[in-house]
Amino acid sequence: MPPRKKLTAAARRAQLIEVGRKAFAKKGYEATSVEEIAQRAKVSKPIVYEHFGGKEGLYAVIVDREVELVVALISEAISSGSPRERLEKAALVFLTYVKDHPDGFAVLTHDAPVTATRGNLSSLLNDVAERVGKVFAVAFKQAGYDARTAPIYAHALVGMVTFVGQWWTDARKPPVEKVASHLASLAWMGLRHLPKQPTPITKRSTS
Amino acid sequence: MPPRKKLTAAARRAQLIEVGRKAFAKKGYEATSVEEIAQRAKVSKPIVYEHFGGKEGLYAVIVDREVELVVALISEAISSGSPRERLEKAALVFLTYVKDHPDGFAVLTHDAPVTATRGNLSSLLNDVAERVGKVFAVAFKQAGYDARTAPIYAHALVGMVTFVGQWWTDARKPPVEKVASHLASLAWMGLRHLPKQPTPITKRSTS
DNA sequence: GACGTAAGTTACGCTTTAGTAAGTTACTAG
DNA sequence: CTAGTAACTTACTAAAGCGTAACTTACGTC
Repeated sequence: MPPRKKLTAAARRAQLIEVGRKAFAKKGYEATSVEEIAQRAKVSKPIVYEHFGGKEGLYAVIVDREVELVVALISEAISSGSPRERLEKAALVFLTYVKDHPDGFAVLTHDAPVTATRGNLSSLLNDVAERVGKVFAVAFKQAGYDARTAPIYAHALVGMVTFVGQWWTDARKPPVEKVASHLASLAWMGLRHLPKQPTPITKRSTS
Repeated sequence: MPPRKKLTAAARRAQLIEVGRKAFAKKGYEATSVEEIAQRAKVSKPIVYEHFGGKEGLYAVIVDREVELVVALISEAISSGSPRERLEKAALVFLTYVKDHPDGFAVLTHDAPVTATRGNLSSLLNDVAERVGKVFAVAFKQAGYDARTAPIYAHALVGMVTFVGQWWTDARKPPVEKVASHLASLAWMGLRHLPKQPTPITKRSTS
């Protein structure tokens, strides 16, 4: 079979999503043109419109997929275990996501179209932080702390992980497990009582 | 004197910077048009070009001012005191900045123009984190910790403060001093050893 | 009150880009 | 081989937006 010239609708759709993700990841929504995406997919512009109705349609699909993915990963990670385990697993899972899906992550960090009400990384993380905050509020109340301060800690933790993830994107620094472990140590023990060698939640063969 | 129709060059320039900051804060660089800015300033488009040479010129001036301001504030905050005091002061100063200059902060959070090499909030914060990381590396070495892990902690702390700042923008939650104090507590003691009532670095008359 | 100049406007050219209408090509089933 | 159709292209419209050339108006000054 000589190289195909026409793809099935499903295959083309999938390809456009991939290409679009790369493009939006690089320049953000506004600075990326439909023409550009079409060219990279070696296809003409109307194809994009046939599949997604327009620029925002494609963007929406791409962002939605990433959001669903991240939410699923985080939800799974914090579904069980001790508080500390949950935090470490969440950090691990998020960092792994950033590592394995750099384009998707980049798309989320860029500005969303002005018309969109949601879809930013900020809004996603705020949702996560809010959920964590509610859990904290309960725990704080039981322990005799001021429950109104819970959101501060929740957002601090989410911000911590996120920003490390962003930094971690650029340069291939230490392995994810180590980083996640350090983050968990910081959150749990503070700088004052850092262990010399943080104990990873998952034992690895790396010494 | 009846209401003026013409402003001096300096006054108009200042006004355009203010108006531009608000506009860029709302929709980001790409989605904001020069026409729009001119209209809001009740002036015609060429005025903007006279003063700043173009859209990017105006944007560059606005961002530069904000970056300089933040850098100056943070530098001052971490110039002296114990490590913990420095962290708390830095958090306090940053949160205060976010509170007092919401538009400037918003501009920094949006995407920079594609042509720009720097000017993002990310790059600014990465610089800060890198500086902190170097200080940490020295301290880690002295204390017998792995100095290569220092950047993790540095970035974690910066991310912590930043994300809380972002969250704090929307809703007027607890006073800055409290928030900064909680952040410092978290960083120093960890969730495991949180004090019931964090002691603010600056004694206030509030209770 | 005339006049020089800083400040400002109108009206345009040109490029980019979102979106569409109408026609064309490659694959596939009989 | 032939037809039907799903996939695709060419060629366009309309609008938005950056930037500029040429002209006008208000203000201070003698």
